[in-house]
Amino acid sequence: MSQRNIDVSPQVESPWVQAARDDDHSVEACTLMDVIDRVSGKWAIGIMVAAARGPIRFTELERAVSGISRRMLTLTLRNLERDGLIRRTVYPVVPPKVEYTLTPIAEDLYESLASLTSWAERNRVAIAEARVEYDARADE
Amino acid sequence: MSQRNIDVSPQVESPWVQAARDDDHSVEACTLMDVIDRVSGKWAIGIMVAAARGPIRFTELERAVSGISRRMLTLTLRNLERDGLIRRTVYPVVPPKVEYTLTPIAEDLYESLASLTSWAERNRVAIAEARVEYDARADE
DNA sequence: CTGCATCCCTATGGATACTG
DNA sequence: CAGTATCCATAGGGATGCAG
Repeated sequence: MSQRNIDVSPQVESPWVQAARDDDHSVEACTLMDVIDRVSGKWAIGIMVAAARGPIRFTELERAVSGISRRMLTLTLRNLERDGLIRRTVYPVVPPKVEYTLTPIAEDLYESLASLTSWAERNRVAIAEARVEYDARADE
Repeated sequence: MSQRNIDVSPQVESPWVQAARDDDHSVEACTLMDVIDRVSGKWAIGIMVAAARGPIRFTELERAVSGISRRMLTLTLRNLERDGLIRRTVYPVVPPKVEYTLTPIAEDLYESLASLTSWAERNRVAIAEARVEYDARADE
């Protein structure tokens, strides 16, 4: 389900600008939401970062992503695998051995995420201050 | 609560690379999670897109962001305001008039989000195919 | 080792009546 | 108009026992 079939105009200067001009918020907003949903949730990012260094096994992930439960690790891995972000390789040995690897598009995704990290770093202070100020006004 | 106080090293090439080198997943992962959390949730992006065109009033937002409830609109606006992404201006008139405007850092944020939109567009097909294939294997 | 099944609890979000 | 307060449904996620 959810195959939206979006036809985006060839040259985009900036999503906001485009949205403002086209009077079509939903297109950009939905595209964005799709990818955000993919990396939101408490664990997806942690898992991808842990897997970025190369093939990693289930139990190693469990240790690398601190605080994750076995259930959530499995669930998140399945979702990532379903979206084609993680490849799961089973070695038919005993005891079982399974390796998880990032796919190329996952690495590409993370490159894109880098600009968000950059934004967060640039504005960390401003955000912290905004919060303090907001809370101060709310508290009294 | 949650004032992490993160000290990030000055020059970052790529989050993955850094994570792989520093053996410190948590820093990048957390920074990323912070900003993701800020724009995740069902409504934040829709509201920001709607507000991108200029000052917008509460009721206008309610109409612009289709499907949102009054409660969630209020809550999401408060969060965005607290993080310094939206400025709330009250005009002391009757009936009340309140305008919401994006702050500069919110516009900057959206510029950064653009690369995610781009990624989603580049890989929409690949993801759809991955899902079909995954579901096919799971179904039988 | 890997990971599914179960139980349970909490946070998120929907609907809507009420107020300054 | 611009919210707040309240009630309720559901999904996300924690803990953990069991199995291939």
